[in-house]
Amino acid sequence: MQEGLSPNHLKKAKLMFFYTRYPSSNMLKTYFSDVKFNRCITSQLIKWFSNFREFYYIQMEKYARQAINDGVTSTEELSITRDCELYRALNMHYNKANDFEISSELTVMTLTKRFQARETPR
DNA sequence: ATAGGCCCTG
DNA sequence: CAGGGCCTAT
Repeated sequence: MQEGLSPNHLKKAKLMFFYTRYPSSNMLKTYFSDVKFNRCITSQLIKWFSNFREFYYIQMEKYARQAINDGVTSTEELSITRDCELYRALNMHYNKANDFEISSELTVMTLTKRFQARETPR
């Protein structure tokens, strides 16, 4: 049981972001079972995910604007691969040490799905 | 009154 | 990422 959040906890949280963008405080308490929770720790973790989302959406929007400038008119025309800028930016930020192995199929599907969800929210 | 979100800053 | 303001829902 540690007092505060360590750099490893941050790394862990970033990897967790691949799975949930809005973890509940109970999920966090379960996932970070080695942390002694209190009001500050909880809100700090919640804040981390808020920051993760902001970075994530900034990258998505940058990618979307670039796609529009490139003449893309539908999501079907988008290709999100391991070597595209969006993938590299997200992987660099959330999976710097490549702790998480991502199959190309899973990557394309996950990112495309999220992209479409973001572009057509309602 | 507290928690959790978003936005904007530094 | 952390801080702080502001808003909503509980």
